[in-house]
Amino acid sequence: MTATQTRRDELLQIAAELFATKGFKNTTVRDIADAAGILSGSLYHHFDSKESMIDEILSSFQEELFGAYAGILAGSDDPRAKLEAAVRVSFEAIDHHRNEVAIFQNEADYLGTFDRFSYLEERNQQSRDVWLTLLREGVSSGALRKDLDVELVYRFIRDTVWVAVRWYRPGGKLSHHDVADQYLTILLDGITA
Amino acid sequence: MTATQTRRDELLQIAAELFATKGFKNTTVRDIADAAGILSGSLYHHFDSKESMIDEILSSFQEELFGAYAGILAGSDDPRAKLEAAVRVSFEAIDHHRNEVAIFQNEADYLGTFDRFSYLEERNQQSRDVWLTLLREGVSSGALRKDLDVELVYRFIRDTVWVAVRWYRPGGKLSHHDVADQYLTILLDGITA
DNA sequence: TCGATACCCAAGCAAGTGCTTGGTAGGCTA
DNA sequence: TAGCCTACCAAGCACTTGCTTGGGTATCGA
Repeated sequence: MTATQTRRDELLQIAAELFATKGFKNTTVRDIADAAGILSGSLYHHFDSKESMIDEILSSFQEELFGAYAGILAGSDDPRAKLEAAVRVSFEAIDHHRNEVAIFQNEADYLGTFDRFSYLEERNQQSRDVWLTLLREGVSSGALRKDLDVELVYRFIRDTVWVAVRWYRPGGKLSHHDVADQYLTILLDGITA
Repeated sequence: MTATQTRRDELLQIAAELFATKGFKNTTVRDIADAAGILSGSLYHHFDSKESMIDEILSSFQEELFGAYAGILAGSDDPRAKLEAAVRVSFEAIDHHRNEVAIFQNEADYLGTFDRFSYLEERNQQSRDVWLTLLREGVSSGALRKDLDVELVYRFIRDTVWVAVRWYRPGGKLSHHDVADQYLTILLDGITA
């Protein structure tokens, strides 16, 4: 039982690595099987389809991430601290779940066109709600400038944070804490002297 | 002759639209031919291969873009104005060449692994040089904060600017001038009150 | 009028795609 | 020890992929 779970998870990790690096469509079931040291047909003992693999990878990651966001929103921090916390949680996700973040960034648009992955679009809306709430609270509390186009700032933050998955590498000279610090400095105070 | 060029360009535009939307690997030559109203085999009257199509799309775009960067670097504006100009030129490229920018963003990593597309990596280095030069000039002139990690700021700017191609739509309520203005405000002065 | 050229179709090939089938080997449990 | 479980293999099927081959037709300058 535990062995089953272990092997499944192992295969999912291998698949996630390949999906993140080469893209979903560009990764064949033979690629995954080769990396796992088995034949392609054997994958179908564990999974229904290649689609169900990426489904499982994405949905379980999303669940964890949005749990973290919900915790921040429900907390009692002041608006600015909440915004900072949301940014830090996101960079932490990039650190802990590189492949999952990369897959979501690269494939969400394409996968979203299928019924099976309609939850991706829902999650997108949910994420938008989280950030807009944080930003509006920030503005109305006086922590953020009144003249902000919160919709635009939301997109700015969302894209800037998640796109870091393209270059951030765990174990590099900058930890995800460092990156979050630097990012928040730029976002909150700008780069001018 | 002009007719040849026209038809070729037409087909390249159609291909670029599909590559940008569905991805290179995920777009078949039959997709392209269908969208053009011809059969897939007929494409090979105009092009050697599917690869050569994306090659032509990317290389001609890059040439134009880096010409613009070179002009800014060679100009006599002060450092801050140069930085702003580079940002504006980039958003203009997103407006004028949506598909090309999207393709480069999505496929550069994958394509870069092939010899034929090694120029993509060179362009990446070239772009890095441009932005780092602008940022260092900004710091040493006193326009930008001395404590900036210019390498990190470079990545932030690069990603922030180009990732806008994911949501920006020409003809929307915000022009590319508007978006550039807003981005520069955030980048230079931050979002705090 | 005639050839050159641009443009396209119909048919199909070789390689690769996701997935299925029938089977084996070893371990756990009643 | 019978019955069932997990985990895998070997072979192959139906289909899609990029690309090729051998034509055809419309246009236009000489």
